Amino acid sequence: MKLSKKGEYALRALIDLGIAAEVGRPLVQVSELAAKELIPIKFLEQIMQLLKVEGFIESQRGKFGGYRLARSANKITIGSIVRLIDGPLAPIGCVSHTAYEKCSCPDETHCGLRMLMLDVRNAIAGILDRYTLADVVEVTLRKMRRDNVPLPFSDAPAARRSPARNADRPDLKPIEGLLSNLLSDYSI
Amino acid sequence: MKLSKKGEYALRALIDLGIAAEVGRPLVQVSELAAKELIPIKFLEQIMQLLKVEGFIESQRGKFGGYRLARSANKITIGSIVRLIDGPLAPIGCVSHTAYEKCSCPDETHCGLRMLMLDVRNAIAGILDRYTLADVVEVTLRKMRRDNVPLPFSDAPAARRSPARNADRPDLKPIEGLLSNLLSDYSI
DNA sequence: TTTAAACTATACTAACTCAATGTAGTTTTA
DNA sequence: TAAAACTACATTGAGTTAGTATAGTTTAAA
Repeated sequence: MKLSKKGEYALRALIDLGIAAEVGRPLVQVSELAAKELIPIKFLEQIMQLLKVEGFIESQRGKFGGYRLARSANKITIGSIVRLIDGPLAPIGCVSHTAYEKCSCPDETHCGLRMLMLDVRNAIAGILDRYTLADVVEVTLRKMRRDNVPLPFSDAPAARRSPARNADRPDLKPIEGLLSNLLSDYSI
Repeated sequence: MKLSKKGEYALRALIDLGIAAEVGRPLVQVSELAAKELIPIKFLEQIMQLLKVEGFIESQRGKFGGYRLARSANKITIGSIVRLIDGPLAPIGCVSHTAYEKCSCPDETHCGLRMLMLDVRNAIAGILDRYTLADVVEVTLRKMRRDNVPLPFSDAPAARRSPARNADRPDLKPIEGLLSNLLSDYSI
């Protein structure tokens, strides 16, 4: 049930771009991202290329160029990024919503394994399709501010502002988990 | 977030052995399992060997030999099987409970990605460590009986008996999902 | 006591994926 | 005009996956 390094790097880079945007930094260079996250620069360039082609980020070429998010962070779900890099979220093809594939088992309707794995796929998708880059950025920034850690991509400690995190997600069912708790607990 | 073919085959074989036990069949041969599940026989033999070494199953050698579960199906969690074949359930090492590994990111305590992936790992483990082979066997048999499908490993349709499914799991939190619903809904 | 059916052990391998690395550009702007 | 940055594409070494192949050993039924 692994996330690939490529997927991890893509998420880290996008979260960084989200933080940069939140902190008022217009562009971030690949070299800076690579240094901050300890990612081989050529590998990261490859990933950024893919993220650009797929419309997640935009680039500014030339000297003092760099990358920025192509749309607001709350319009980018984590699930869409993971699917792009690592394929379907489902553990096996016969329970994938986005890339169903018939499995070799003789009777799919009476397959207990399939039902179990459908639960797993729904649990994963329930998290990764619910949360956006903006959620992860907010949790990260909030923890850093609480601990008085200097924010990345900004010299001065950024002013506290209230992000429009749930603007476009009207009726979410309550959910358990770390992120959910951290996002609703404003004392953190 | 994939389950390997090897892991899938191991689970299928173990579920079959669980069904066989439930239906009163003492031993099942590898050749029969391979034919039923369309698994290459030499590959399955390899897997059965591993499951035996690890104490999940026992073998009877010689003519008319075969395999059986080494302990009651409700003592074998799905999570333990998946971990054996495919390693930790966690998407990244830094959130694994059974095989923690420090990640390359500069500040683990303020890493939003880590918190998110911890939610994912808990969601997966919450399912795979909660359910046992017995649960999957029961769901499978119940669906087959409801649809009057002939049960595997038995010529006559097996009598309905009440399995001791939750015998050793005293206080489980309620949980959502297909399996949970199917297991509690006795009309299915 | 033979022998077929079954499990056991170990070695090998083709194909694929992962995680980069290398080379050679093009574009932009200070 | 040249440094800094992005772009494109080819290559590669290591590791994993999903099997095959070969040569047994064990057991029980005939």
